[in-house]
Amino acid sequence: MKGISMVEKRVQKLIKEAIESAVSDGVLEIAEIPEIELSTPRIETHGDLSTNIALVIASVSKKKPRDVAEMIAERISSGKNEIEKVSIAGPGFINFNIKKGSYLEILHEVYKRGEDFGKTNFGEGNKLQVEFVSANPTGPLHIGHGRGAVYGDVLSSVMEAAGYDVTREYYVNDAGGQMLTLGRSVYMRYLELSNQKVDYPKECYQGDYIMDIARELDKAEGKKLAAFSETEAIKFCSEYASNKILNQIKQDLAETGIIHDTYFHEMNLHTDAAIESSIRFLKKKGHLEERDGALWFKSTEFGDDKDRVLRKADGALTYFAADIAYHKNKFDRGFKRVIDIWGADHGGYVARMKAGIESMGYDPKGFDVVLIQLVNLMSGGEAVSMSTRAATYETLEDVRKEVGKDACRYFFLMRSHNAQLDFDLDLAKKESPDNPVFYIQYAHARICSVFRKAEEQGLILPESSDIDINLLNLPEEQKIARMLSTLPEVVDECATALEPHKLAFYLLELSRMFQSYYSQGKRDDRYRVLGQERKIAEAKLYLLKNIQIVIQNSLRILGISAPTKMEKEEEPND
RNA sequence: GGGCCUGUAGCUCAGUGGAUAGAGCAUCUGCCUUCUAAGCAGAGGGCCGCAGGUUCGAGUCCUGCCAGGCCCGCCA
Repeated sequence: MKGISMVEKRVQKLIKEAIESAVSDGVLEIAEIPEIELSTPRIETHGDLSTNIALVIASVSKKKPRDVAEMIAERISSGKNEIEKVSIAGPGFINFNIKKGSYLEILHEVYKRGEDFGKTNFGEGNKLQVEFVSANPTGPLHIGHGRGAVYGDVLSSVMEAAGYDVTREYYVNDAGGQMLTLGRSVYMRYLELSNQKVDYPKECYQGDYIMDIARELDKAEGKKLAAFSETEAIKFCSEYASNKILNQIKQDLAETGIIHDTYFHEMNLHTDAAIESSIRFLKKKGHLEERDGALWFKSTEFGDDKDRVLRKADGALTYFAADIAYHKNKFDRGFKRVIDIWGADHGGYVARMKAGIESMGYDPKGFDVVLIQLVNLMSGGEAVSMSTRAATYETLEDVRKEVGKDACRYFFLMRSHNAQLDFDLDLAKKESPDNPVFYIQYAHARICSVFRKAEEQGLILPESSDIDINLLNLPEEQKIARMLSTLPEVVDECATALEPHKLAFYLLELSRMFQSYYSQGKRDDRYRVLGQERKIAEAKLYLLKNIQIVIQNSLRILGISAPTKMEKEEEPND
């Protein structure tokens, strides 16, 4: 299941054979061999790898854990394979010391696969749709949308790396009441511009952008608008404004590095009668009921807390009615899995959506909703206010322009999506190692710098078959090689848990390992890449090349750039 | 009142049921003639919210409390 390194696979096989041999020797009786889990002990004296298999077997076979461990351990040969030493410790753990150099073999695989290293077959090529952002085109994206947007984009990339065929979709709510409110808002501002006294309604959108659109509209289409009736004018304003805003949103997303494959317009569900057709289907199945003049979907039959209205007493369809038709449409398009990314404030909506999907005859197991928790912008150690009412909220655009695209993306991935995020604007802007984005990019730039220096000295990385990896005999080199080997595992973990932040943490940790390794060259010549015997220098360059590949691959998934050089700004002297 | 999320070092946070709970920041102590000191090494700092339970083993799983956030409309 989990992608594990070649070394671990072989150790696993040896353990399995030892257990089988114990069974055939008649000293152990078990129905079937449980999954053999290998873990990395935290403490170095416990070896490189450890398994709890003896503890697991002991609990089902009514034997003492240490006796079971003994039986297994004595049947595992060491010396001829990658195992240096087998030992038993604690309540019955079997610990393995791996031969120096075994982990270095991964370097050839990383190098050979290059950009593809880290990709796995976890998703088996299945079609997956990730729907995210889907903000109504009634105003600019705010910072909360930004978090969902970056999360959705990186999750999509992670799922692609994990072997899914991913479609990124944006659902545009361009039908219904909000669009009329938008149209009315713009129309009111337009009237103000033509010196008409208007009492701007408080349910209308308050942001300055409405006035900007009205001004633009007045200039371009003012004459046309004056001839319309109010109803016509509002409709016209609504369409004009929503197109305008949607284009701004698209541009905003593009500048944040996010491109959706498809935009699905709610309007289509109305025009091609998909909603009516879903309602007919549900009615035939007996899931609907007329009550108080409205049409209700009996979602409680599918585990929801209460029934939900599909058509209001005034005859208008609810957004939920459209959502049912929309999700049916998703599965009809052949997606095996559908993941919706919503703000945490929509949490109460999950049960009814699952009910809707199930009632339409689809398996809700193929459907996941990920709720993204709130973002608090922090500046100078204090929260920046984000009230929509007062229209002082921070937009995604403002934040991205302030801290840059790369920092903006990384900071949204610094926490698990189901925990609230304090976005530290000061830290995100800082060009210093406290800033994890800077630190990671600096690690990458440093590697590039070493390669530039090497080239100046006439040292160029030879074919990988000419590299003697066994010259990498420093403990840190083994550790780094081992860390590199786990990228595919990390990708699978992210994909399983739908938690791309694990990759962000992995990348930071790898960067730290490299920076530490690199810096030891200041004190200890064995750690320097250049100025070594040629063969040793080449081996070390090869290691660096591999680190560079893994950093680049990780950054690519995160959608963050990998600069080859960090330009230092001159510090002003005071 | 009900649902979802969160609670781990002074701060911000990691932590697939495993052994002695980790990192960064902050604090203190060291390290630049040599591949970028925009860096590194080291030290101190913990009833893992509280109380029970399951387990050979719980920060992790279950139950109940406590505290904070979000939600509970024929709004989206």
